[in-house]
Amino acid sequence: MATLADVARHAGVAASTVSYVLSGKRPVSDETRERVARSIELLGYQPHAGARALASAKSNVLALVVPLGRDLYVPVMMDIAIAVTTMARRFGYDVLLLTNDEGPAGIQRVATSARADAVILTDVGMEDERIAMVRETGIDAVLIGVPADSDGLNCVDLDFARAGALCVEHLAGLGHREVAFIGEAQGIYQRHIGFAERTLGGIRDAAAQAAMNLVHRPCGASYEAAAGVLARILEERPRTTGLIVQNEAVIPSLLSLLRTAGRIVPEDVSIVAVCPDQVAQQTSPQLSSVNLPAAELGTRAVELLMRRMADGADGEVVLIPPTLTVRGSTGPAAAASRG
Amino acid sequence: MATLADVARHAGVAASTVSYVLSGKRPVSDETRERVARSIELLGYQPHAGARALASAKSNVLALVVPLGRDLYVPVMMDIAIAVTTMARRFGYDVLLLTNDEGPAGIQRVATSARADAVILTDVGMEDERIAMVRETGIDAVLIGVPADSDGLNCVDLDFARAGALCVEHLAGLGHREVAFIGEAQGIYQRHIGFAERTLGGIRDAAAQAAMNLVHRPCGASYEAAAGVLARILEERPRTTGLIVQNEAVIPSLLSLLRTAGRIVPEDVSIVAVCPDQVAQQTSPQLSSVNLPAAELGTRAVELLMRRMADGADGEVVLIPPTLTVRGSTGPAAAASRG
DNA sequence: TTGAAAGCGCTAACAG
DNA sequence: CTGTTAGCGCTTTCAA
Repeated sequence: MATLADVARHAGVAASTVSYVLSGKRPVSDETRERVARSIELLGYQPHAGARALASAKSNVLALVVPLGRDLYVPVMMDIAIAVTTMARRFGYDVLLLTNDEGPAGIQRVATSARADAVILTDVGMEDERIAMVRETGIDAVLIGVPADSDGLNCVDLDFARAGALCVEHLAGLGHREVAFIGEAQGIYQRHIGFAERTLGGIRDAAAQAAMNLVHRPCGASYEAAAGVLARILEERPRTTGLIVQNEAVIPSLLSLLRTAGRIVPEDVSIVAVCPDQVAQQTSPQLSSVNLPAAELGTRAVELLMRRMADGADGEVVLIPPTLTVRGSTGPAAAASRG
Repeated sequence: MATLADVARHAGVAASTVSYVLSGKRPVSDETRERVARSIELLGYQPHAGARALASAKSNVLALVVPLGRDLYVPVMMDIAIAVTTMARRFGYDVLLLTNDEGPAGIQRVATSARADAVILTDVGMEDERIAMVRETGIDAVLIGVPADSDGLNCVDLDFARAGALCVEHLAGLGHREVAFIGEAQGIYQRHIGFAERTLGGIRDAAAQAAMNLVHRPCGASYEAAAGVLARILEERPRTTGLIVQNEAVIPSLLSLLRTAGRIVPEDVSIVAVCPDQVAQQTSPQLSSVNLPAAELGTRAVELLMRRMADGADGEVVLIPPTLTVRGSTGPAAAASRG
């Protein structure tokens, strides 16, 4: 590969001049710049990433830490990863993929080896052990999710509490008084993952406010799990007319089960989900839902990170306001009572 | 951060000695090694990745190129990414995530900037334009998928032709003579993605062999698409008793539709899928299926890559033999005919 | 078995 | 506006 020195020689200028036309960090005459540009083009020159990282003390890489398990909704993770990568490129950054089995040590490794300039954490728990490592190493970081103590941290997330409340308010407005919340798998709550706890909190508060009877049922991804949970709900609380669902994996099973049970949606039972719009639009009937804007989370995380690296300001929590779209899966509770 | 020089000073040895205890590339006395190790530990020393890359001309990074779209089954991609990352770490490599919107240019960029030592390509088409770039830059590469001309290339894939054949043979063995293949979205075939074409080929050949009547119907991911495709199959070929499905996203919809239509699985219609075991086990009834071993693909790709980087040998195509697991979704065709 | 020293390719003062 | 030069932290000859 051609080096910067090759380019300098070819263009008849000093190495620093080439460096400066590349970085724009000091003025270069149009003529010189053009000549250098031509040489770069001609020689197919690309700066050596390692050399640059060494000399500038900046790797232009950011690390994205993703969970391994399958208990988090995978397409959301993937969308976040793609969005982060795409947006990072716009700022000249590459993205290093870190799995969570390295744990906090992975963060330490990339931080102290200068492999990455910053990290983006996903799957953030209320008490997340990785945060201590972020603080210790002092590496720039953005969390997708909000821990219990977000002091001084940069966080981006959907306002899940509000999202939950929106679901409740929507159902309450339609006259539903007996509602079940089919949530994420038990493991998610046990790990105190922020979004799950916050959604639950938002739902509970809003339900209390609306004098609505609410039960929360965690639910695994399998058809059997869904069947079990639904059966139990219908048995223990036969007057249930509203379902809030936050486990995207379970949606198809749920719809199928209701159909089999002869419960028509939304005449007999209304469903409102917290999931990506794309998922809500793929079912029949399409689901009334609060959108989970996965790509936006990734995009905003990178934007926030770049802003912070530039201004070095203190932590900031960006909560994206949720929006509920009414589709075909919710209707007045009156209809159900009439039956 | 502590540098190698700091460690050397602290241990009272030359910098080179520290380097050599780290790399093991030349013998170091036990005593010296211990002393250096202690200093490393004490100072929390981590080699600077950029400096190392510069001096050694090796980045210890490999790039993973993933598609952006949602037309490929996302959980499979994610499993591959996780497996690649996990296995790469075992060899001391980090993984850079590249999205396909940079196209071949992305490969060129990481290759010529020495950001990565090798690339792993996914979503490989029969005529994949990225291959030319791999050849041009001479970067080490492994493809997950097999292009039409795999000459000199390292490829890892499930033997999809055989996988398709297995499905046909299973159904044929049960007496099914009228079978429909519900495949990937049209776009996948238009892009000539290898695995889709090979599965189709394997199915067609085996069907001809078995004197089976076969239709191929590409199918999008939405419920409506599934409904349309299924309705058309049942209308045009009412005697259809067997379904082969290769679009995992459509499976829940399909099962739901059949249930609604009063067609019992497997009494009225048998279904065999090509999908991850986990998906097949999550439905009711569980699906007879050929496993799509996503994680294994990733693992094997890294292993093959490491072997190649070590021995520099020529291209090799690793085809993983498929296995079919009989579950509850397939039964004798006789039952259907009786109806 | 170890040390000294010359780069790897680039950036960023410092000079002019 | 441009050139000179001193590193960045590591690997790897070359010497001992």
